[in-house]
Amino acid sequence: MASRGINKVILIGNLGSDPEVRYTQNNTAIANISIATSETWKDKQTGETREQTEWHRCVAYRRLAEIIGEYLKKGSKVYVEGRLQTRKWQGQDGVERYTTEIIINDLQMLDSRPSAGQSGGYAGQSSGGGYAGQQNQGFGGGGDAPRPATQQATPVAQNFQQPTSQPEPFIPDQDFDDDIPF
Amino acid sequence: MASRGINKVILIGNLGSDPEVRYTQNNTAIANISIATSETWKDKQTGETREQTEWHRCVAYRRLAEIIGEYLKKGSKVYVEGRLQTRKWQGQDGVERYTTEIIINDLQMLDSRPSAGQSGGYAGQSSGGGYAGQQNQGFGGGGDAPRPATQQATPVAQNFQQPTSQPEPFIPDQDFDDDIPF
Amino acid sequence: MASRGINKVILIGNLGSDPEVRYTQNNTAIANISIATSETWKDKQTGETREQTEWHRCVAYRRLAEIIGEYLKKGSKVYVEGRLQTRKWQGQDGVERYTTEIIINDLQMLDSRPSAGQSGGYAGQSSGGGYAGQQNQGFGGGGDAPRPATQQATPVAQNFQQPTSQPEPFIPDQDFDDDIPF
Amino acid sequence: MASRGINKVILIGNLGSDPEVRYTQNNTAIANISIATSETWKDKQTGETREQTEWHRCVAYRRLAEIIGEYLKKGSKVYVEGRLQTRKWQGQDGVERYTTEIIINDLQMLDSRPSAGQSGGYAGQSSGGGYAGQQNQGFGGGGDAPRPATQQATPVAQNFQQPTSQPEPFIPDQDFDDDIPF
DNA sequence: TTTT
DNA sequence: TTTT
Repeated sequence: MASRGINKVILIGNLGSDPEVRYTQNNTAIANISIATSETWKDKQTGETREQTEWHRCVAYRRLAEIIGEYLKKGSKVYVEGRLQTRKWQGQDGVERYTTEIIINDLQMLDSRPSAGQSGGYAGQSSGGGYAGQQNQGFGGGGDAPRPATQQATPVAQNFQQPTSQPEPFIPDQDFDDDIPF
Repeated sequence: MASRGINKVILIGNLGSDPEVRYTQNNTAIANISIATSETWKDKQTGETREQTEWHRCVAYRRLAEIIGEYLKKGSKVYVEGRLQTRKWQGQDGVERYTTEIIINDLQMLDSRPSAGQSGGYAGQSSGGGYAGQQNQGFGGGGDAPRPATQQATPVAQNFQQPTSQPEPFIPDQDFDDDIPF
Repeated sequence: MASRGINKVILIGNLGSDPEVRYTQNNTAIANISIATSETWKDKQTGETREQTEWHRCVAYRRLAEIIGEYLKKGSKVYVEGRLQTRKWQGQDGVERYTTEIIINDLQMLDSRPSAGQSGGYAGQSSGGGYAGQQNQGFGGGGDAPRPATQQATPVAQNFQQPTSQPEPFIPDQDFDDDIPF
Repeated sequence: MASRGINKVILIGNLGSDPEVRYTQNNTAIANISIATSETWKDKQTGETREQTEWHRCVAYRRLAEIIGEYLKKGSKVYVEGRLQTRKWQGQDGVERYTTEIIINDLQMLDSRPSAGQSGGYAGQSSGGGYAGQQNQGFGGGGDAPRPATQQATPVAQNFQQPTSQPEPFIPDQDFDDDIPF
């Protein structure tokens, strides 16, 4: 597959309402969620604190749509990565309109104290079974256990030009089960 | 300035037409550009090569708008970083409509062989003269953080946990000329 | 300021230890934090669940460094945006080494239930007082109040070529107080 | 595949030298490239123009590595998306060192006037044949989601809260040839 | 080591 | 409406 351009959206925000999940005739799940991102600032002239909320209509398909329906709800905080897509449609009044949506590729729950059905985790749209490590740089809303920072305690030299003996590099395995989102 | 959420868009694409630059009553420049990102793929069933183009309406203000008007033209390839914003407006038919735009924060020209007036370069929206280092990552037309070439050579903590004696680190200066985009 | 290239890093992870904040001779704050991002996957061959944690050494300056020192602690979940920088240094053994760090531009706390001193919020490095709205597409770690998704309920048409009567666009103010991170 | 965290790098820069491609014992291609991103700025005090170049060591595997070896060369301008990974290794002097690399997930050539063998295009790392839509946003060498040109025309829900009758939405097909990078 |  |  080829491409000429980059079309990438990254959001962190909260769901304004519960996800809406529906199914196509051939049983493919489609989830719609509305995510709010907001900014607040102090107006220099009035001294007041202002807030501007932006709403983003997002869409996910297949397994990711099911996960959204199962684990997200109104108020959930999420990280979303996707691409912009503007659709043309016609209202009942016959007027043509356009809607811009974010087609979700990656999603991660950011609620640190997930409720029962919200164990926190990650969900990438990689139903093909391919290695998702590179693209799914996501991860978890739940209880991340920070480990001691022993690694960066010993920064290091490196020689790019004439690498010395190095063992076979670890290359991420591509074949692994992809059905369990987290 | 404060904020709750991340609202980020990254595009690489080509301008579908020359930029449209106009000015507000208090002489602030506003530039509108339309950027195309496209994907092509081989249809598995038919074997045909298909293409899908997505158009993105982008807006820039102030100095960045002026730079756009001066250096970009139809066909120009650009990197754009910004945030999504949906505006509500009313057409002449009285129907309410919404338009989603990308408010450009950073822009970089990617044409390797720029024409006369297109010397290639970068432009970040920091016309206020403030420190723009945060937004202009890796470059910056309006005001990125200057970093002396001596920085790399600046010695460093050997151990993160218990830093040993180290010289003063170089910290990017914040005050520098902001008028020259590139 | 000009630039040729993009150098951007986006992380979401947890602090492996409390921040380390120190000051230069001219009293500029510098904060070092170590952020963990991890991936888990199911090994297809063994069926085991594997986990790989990556540690990222991050640095912030000035106001952002102070905020980090004040509000973050071991285990804090954060969103970080910055740029890569590799420094060369010499260990006590006389060997040259290199350390790659992320110079933080933007940071957002993602802990939904902040403790006393952790009210949740955002902190961008824009000490110059410029409008940070464009760059600080951040938003908040605290209690984001999702609003009803009434907006996207009425998607819309838009006419790019010949805009009809539209009021003066809202252009974000650039001058506002920047001292209060959230 | 699961994950806890986001670990994302986005670069636009030029190759400092020709790619180095080698093969593992089981014939997996590995490509190493070094990418420069640079910033220039005008020193406020001296008035001089300063430049700072940052070098990024990047690695790609499998099909993406082969594409890199075939189409990129010294000086090529590229967009790269990947994740940070720090490896520990031991030099011939027995000293432990660390090297931070960007594991490339997506790559796009940005040279507008490609030479003979450089037709310009995109390459995503999805050699496993899995669906790569998530990582290849807006394009994709290894396997992005095909989207028929009819998609934009696909009608849409008029009301998000209470969707009216709407035709089946187009959902990107997942199964398509993955061998042709562009 | 690139690029402008 | 761009680009290849």
